[in-house]
Amino acid sequence: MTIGLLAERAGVGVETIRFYERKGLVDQPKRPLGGVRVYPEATVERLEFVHHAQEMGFTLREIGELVNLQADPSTDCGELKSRAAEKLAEIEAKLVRLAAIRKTLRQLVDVCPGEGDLEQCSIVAALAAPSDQYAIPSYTATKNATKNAPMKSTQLQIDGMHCQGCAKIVEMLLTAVPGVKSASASYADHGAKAFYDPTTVEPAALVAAVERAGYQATIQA
Amino acid sequence: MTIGLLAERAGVGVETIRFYERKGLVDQPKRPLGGVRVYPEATVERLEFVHHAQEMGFTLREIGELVNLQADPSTDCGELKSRAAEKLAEIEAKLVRLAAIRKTLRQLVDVCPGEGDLEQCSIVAALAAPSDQYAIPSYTATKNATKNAPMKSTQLQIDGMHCQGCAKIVEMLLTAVPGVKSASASYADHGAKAFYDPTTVEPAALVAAVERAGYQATIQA
DNA sequence: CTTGCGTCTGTACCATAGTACTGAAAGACA
DNA sequence: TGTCTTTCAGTACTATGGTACAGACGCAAG
Repeated sequence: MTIGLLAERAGVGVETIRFYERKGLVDQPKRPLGGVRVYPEATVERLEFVHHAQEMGFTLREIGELVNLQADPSTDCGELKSRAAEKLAEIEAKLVRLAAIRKTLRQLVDVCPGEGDLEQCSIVAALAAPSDQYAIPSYTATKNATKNAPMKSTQLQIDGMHCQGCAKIVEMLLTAVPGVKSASASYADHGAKAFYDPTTVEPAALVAAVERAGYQATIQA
Repeated sequence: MTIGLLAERAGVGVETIRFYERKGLVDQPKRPLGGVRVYPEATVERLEFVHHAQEMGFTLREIGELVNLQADPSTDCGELKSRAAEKLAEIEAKLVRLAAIRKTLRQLVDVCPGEGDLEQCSIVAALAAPSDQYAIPSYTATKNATKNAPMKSTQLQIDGMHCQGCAKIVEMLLTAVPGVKSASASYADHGAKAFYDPTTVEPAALVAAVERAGYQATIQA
């Protein structure tokens, strides 16, 4: 099978295959006559593997690592599983971020009257606003509270979290309390920590917010 | 205000500002002494606008268009609104796609034993499979028409539940919506069902209630 | 014998969002 | 006066996932 045929079979471009070869995603084929690449049947499957992995959100670099893992006979299945789990966590983080964006954007669209002067437009106002009341949790989920107000932090013990996703929910619940600047929760530690303005937030309000969702919260310090 | 000071005030790099200027995101400032850029106070706000818009998922090109719209006095607020609505639709499309990826990835991780030979690894099998039986499995909604009362039931697909505890939370969130008589959620089915009075509850309100807690909800008809 | 197709290597290019660097000019400070 | 910092213009470079093209080679049909 020459490169043109392979490209047609796999539904990709010829240049793409050579590009993948450079990236180590496709094995270098034998080249008997005049240096022309001759591929085995299995390469079609390899290209499909790459395509599926791309659909799952893996980058080409990561797919290259997956391919190398597969080629190594000493690789345990658990290694693959942990790669998939990592990617899953990454996807979840993106989902959380996008859901927050959607929420804000929806608010913006709902509130805007849709006609009239730009001076009155709530969208312009919101985007130009110096405060980050519309702020979106960042990709790495680290929200820095550099407000001049004296912030306080409280550690909570949280019971009832079943997974890392529950921890994320607890984080969001805490962050949603007015006056709370940032919050983090850990499934492993059965705990959460909130940074907030003590003049507007009572620690009991944090407990109440978490418990409304069915978790048990206890103030630790 | 020179460029270094502006960069510090806005929390961006000096090069970034010059880059934005080339892209038309920042107005060309006056340059009285020796060609040095001297910025008015308003440019800080402009940079914040750019930053906020980026957080909303707008690309720099789109932000440039927003900036031009703002500068044009004949622009109607509705134009801005439609841009925001477009972006919202885009974000929702991304969410749908990521939710599908998450679903498949979660299945892959759940099914994989996590140890043993690669030959038996379900992840390898799934990614190498020529058909995409693992890609985006369709959820078969259980249609149920309750006709005996003024009550209505709606089936929701819920993405983002990690455990049975998450399902309980979803139940509570749905039950808490005024007008909802009862609700059930199943982690295994990635779904939830609510019984409610259609004269007081809109199905969209159910979706909103669930999504406020960070899950993705879709009405199943 | 010439055209045309497929292939080869190597490099340049698209968008995205910047970052880094070069070499020159100018102001501030000791 | 010498050094330090800032600024300038312009270009190159990062990562991502390819696409496109130049110029050369081989093979086959007309």
